[in-house]
Amino acid sequence: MKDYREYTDHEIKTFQRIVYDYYQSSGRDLPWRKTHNPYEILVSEIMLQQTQVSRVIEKYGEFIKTFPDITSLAEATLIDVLAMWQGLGYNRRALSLKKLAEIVNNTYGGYIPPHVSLLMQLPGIGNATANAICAFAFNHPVIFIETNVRTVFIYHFFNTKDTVKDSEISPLVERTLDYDNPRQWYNALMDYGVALKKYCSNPGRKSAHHTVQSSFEGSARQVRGAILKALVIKNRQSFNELIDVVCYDPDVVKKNIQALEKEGLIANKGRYIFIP
DNA sequence: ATCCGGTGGG
DNA sequence: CCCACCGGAT
Repeated sequence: MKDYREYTDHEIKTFQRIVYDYYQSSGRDLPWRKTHNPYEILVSEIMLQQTQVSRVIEKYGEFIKTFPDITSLAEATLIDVLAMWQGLGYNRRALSLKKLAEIVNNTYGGYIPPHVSLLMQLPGIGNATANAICAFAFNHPVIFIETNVRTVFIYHFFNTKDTVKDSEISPLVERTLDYDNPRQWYNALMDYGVALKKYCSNPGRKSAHHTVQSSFEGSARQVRGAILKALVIKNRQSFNELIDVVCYDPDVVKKNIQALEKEGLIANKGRYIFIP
């Protein structure tokens, strides 16, 4: 396998051409690409964590309409945010997003900080999302690796290897980056990565960071989702009411209520359980 | 039944 | 490092 320094400028240019040609002919026109508003980009990136584009598209417009800026989200109730989140999964992201809005409102005057290190200090934002925001909202030339980017680089540069670490991909991402327009380049990489997965079985599986989830059926995720969904429909419920609606083993429901309470997604006062 | 995917707590 | 967290599509 070649070191990134061994590729000629011509080879790098050819790679960029392939990616941009694909983007020009078949790039996706996504709602969050119509804006450069950092808040709107941030919301899309949180939604896109572990969640497919098709599902995010359905929810995104309505969410932005309901919470058009940081302040409106900071001032919203958690239950209104969770109601809007139904169908996206991983409800703790909604809680993080609301907390993030409060922090940005109170400590950054409502402005999303345009730096990876500051973004990563906010709840629900890790390395990938911080870099995505810098690239897509601020057009910064960050070195950014997520699943679609991995797919592209593994397919083109590591075809004969069976496991690839991000530390091996990173220098190539840096070498091939379009420094004149990082935003456009990363959009193109993502779309091309998605296309590659469709016609060869996901090259990203060869990533050292690829993981497989335990099954959803019968999992705590399923129970948590059901509890939150029931409370979004009717917010104050007794434990017994909740058992009836949720339809799982009471001990399992109780355990999950306690876990949700610990995370701050629900509260338990007197004999009632509710979203705070 | 299997696939897809970032963050953060332990 | 390892594992838990959602849900819809296929």
